[in-house]
This record gives sequence, structure tokens and C-alpha cells, in this order.
Amino acid sequence: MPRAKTQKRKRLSRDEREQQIVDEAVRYFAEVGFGGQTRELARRLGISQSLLFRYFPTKDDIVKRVYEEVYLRRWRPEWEDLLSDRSRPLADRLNQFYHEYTDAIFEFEWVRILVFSGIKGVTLYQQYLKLIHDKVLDRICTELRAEHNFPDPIKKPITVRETDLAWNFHGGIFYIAIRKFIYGAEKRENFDAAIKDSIAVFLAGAPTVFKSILKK
Amino acid sequence: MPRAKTQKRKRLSRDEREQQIVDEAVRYFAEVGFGGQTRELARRLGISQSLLFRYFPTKDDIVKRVYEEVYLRRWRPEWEDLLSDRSRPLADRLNQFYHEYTDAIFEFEWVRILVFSGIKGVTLYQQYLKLIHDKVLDRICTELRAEHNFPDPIKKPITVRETDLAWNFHGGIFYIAIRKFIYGAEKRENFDAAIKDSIAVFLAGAPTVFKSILKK
DNA sequence: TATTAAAGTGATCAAATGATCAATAAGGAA
DNA sequence: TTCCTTATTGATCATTTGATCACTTTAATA
Repeated sequence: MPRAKTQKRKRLSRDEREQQIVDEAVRYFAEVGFGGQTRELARRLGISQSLLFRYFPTKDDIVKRVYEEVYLRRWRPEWEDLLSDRSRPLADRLNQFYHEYTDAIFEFEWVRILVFSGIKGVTLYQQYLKLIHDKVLDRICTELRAEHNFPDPIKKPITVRETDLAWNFHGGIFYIAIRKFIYGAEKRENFDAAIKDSIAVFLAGAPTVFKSILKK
Repeated sequence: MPRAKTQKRKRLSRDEREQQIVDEAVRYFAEVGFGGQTRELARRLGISQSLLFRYFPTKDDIVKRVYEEVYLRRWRPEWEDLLSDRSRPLADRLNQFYHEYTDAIFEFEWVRILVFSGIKGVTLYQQYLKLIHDKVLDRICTELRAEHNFPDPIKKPITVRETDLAWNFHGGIFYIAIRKFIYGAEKRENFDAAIKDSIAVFLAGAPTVFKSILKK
């Protein structure tokens, strides 16, 4: 016999409820954009709309919290060591990094909220782009130089052209996520093979161009 | 002596006014997203908000019209011939194509509305992605094969891996536009140099990987 | 079991916003 | 100049939506 229909009001602790709201807000706003309404969010949570405002003073505060939740705690510090570990071939390192990175990042919520943030004019994403530049692209350029006995960045700083090439490489991979989660134009789940090929092209083609950039 | 302050009501022809509305709508929605309000749009046009609804039954109809305006009439058919013109080196062709293409496409309104369309769930962009696939990527793969005496696509169809590589290449270039117009993280105006380097990396690196894909 | 702090709700406000319509006026035709 | 079609407007409606608040209910605890 099914349980009685009495839907008893559930009373959660402050922290539990707050986390529950944030979790659902991440899902909801990723799906419909930040134009989504507090009433619908409350409906999904099975709570009254007014309760949301007991936890967050304004809707904007919910949005801010969603950003933090999605961006922070995704970057793994060990990736920095991985990329710089010269005991392994660069191709191996790049493959492992992008495998793990896309595993962490290629997610409906993450990608869409990243793109929404650009549209809303929020500035948090700039921190993210800086992170990519500092911890990924700069390292890739450095390692590429080391691999081919080009001057160390300490002697000759990484040039704009080298950084552009790294952005280009990284962007090509990220564009998979855009096709998939923003445009829904890509149904596959696994991109390891495509990423592997893309790394191979980059590692085979970049040295030539790096050489012409660094010669003289 | 300046003209009197009397702001006489201006009466335009049906067609003129309609075009004027569409033009401003493109600018306005690209700037603030499709959440923008009809009142503000009317204010920018210097007309009453109600007049908008004399030209378009609903706001959604304005939005649809904006899509059409932005997407259509940008693709130049001669690009298809350009990419396939084997009397010139492939590197030249790619450089000219991406120079002209980014010239036509790397525009605030165009890029932002493309991305918004993905968010709003509109399907028009899929036509656009198909266009890129059919008229650009497929051609690039074909030409790359010809350049290196790999089997003709008629005998051996372009593989998924080859297409992925082409997407990757194209996406890397498009990602410049995303950094610039969505994230505002790129201030430069001219990307010819970066694009040229990116083409060089691709052309230097792709043949190796194509070979391993096509061998057997 | 009685008490009570605080989690939770429903009703409601106020502003924003898409849409409507009767009234007005521009400007070409007669 | 006068007339008349229709572009244009201001006032207004109806709905949506973020936010508030007095009141209700839960469950830990004394």
C-alpha cells in the first residue's frame, strides 16, 4: 500500500537547505539561462518561492553563488606538475592532462554557465581565462621549447605568437564543448580520440612555426 | 541659428521603418541579449514602444527577424571555389579564405547573436554549422588529401577523425572570436598573423596524422 | 510534555514588461 | 487647399516576477 498522500513539510538544517538550493540553481540556470525565474526554481525544489529569499537576499546573490559553485574547486593543482614533468614525453602529458581536464569540464552545467557568464558581463570568467593562460598555455609553450632545445623562457620570454598558437590549440579542443553543450550539435560522449589526434597535429606542426618565430 | 526644438513626428514608409527597426534590433539584442526590452529598443529608435507592435505582432517575431538578418547574406559563394582552386597552394587559399571569412564574421553582433541562439535553443544555428561542415571542413579535408596524394574522397569517404581534425582547426580560429566578443578578453583588432600561424601549424601537422588515419 | 528558536508558507505588494486600442497627425492625392 | 489613408502615439491593460511580511509549523531541548 502506498504511503499516505500527506506531504509533510520537511524542515532541513540551514546548511542542508542552502546547499540543496544551490545545487538545484546550478542545474536550473544552466538549463534555461540566468533569466530563469525564482518561482520555477522553488517549484523544482518543492519549496515556497519566499523561502529562497530567506537564504539569499536577492536573486542576484543566488546567481553569484552559482558561479562560485561551478568555477571553484574544479582545477586540480596536480595538473600543473603533470604538465611540467619532463620525465615523460610531452605527448603523454598533454594526452593525460586533456583527458582529465575535459573529463572535469565537459559538463552541461559547466560549459553553459561559462558562456552565460560572458553574456551577462560578469567578470568571474576572466579569472578562469587567466588560470588557463598561466597554468596551461604558458606551460605548454615552455615545455615545447624545452622539447626542441629552443631558448628557455627565462632568457627569452614567451612571445605573443607562441601564446596565440597555444590558445588556438586549446580553443580547438574547447570548441568541442561548445558544439556539444551550446549548440547540441555533437552527440558523442567520448572525445579522447579526437583530442589525441588534435594533440598529435599540434605537436607535429608547432615546432616548425615555433622555430620560425624564435629564429634570429 | 539652430532649428526650433519642435520634434516633429516623422512619418516613414512601411519598408523604411521596418528596416530601421530591424537594424537597431540587431544592435540592441547583440548588446544585451534577447532579454532586452521593447521599451528600450523603441527609445533607441526614437519611436513609441507601441509602434513596434504595428510592425511585428510579437517580440518573438522581432527576434526571429534578427536571426535571419544576421545569418543570411554573409556567406560568399565564391569562397567555395576559392578553397577548391588547385592552381594555388593550399596554404594561400586557406589564408585568403580565413582572412576574408573572419573579416565578415568577427563582428560583435554576429558572434554574440550566434552564441545567444545556442542558448535560446533556436535551431537556426544548426544550418550554419552544417554550412561550415559542408562548404569548409569537407573541402579542407579533400584538398589536404589531394595535396598529399591520399585517396580521393570518392574512393574513400572522409572519415570522422579527419572531420574532427578540421573542426578542431576551425574551432581554434573561431575561439578567438569567442574570447573577444563573448568574454571581452582580447583587445586586438587584427588576427591575420595569429591565423596565419595557426594555418601553418595545421598544414605542417595534419599530414602526419592523416597518413596514420588513412594507412592500411 | 511543554517550550521555543527558527524553518517554512501564503498572501500580497510594486515594478517591469509585452501587448492593445482609440485618438492624432503627417503627407500624398484629388 | 481639402480630403483621406495610414503611420504614429499615449494611455492603459494584463501578466510576470522579484521581493516582503505576518503568520504557521517543525523538531530539538529543557
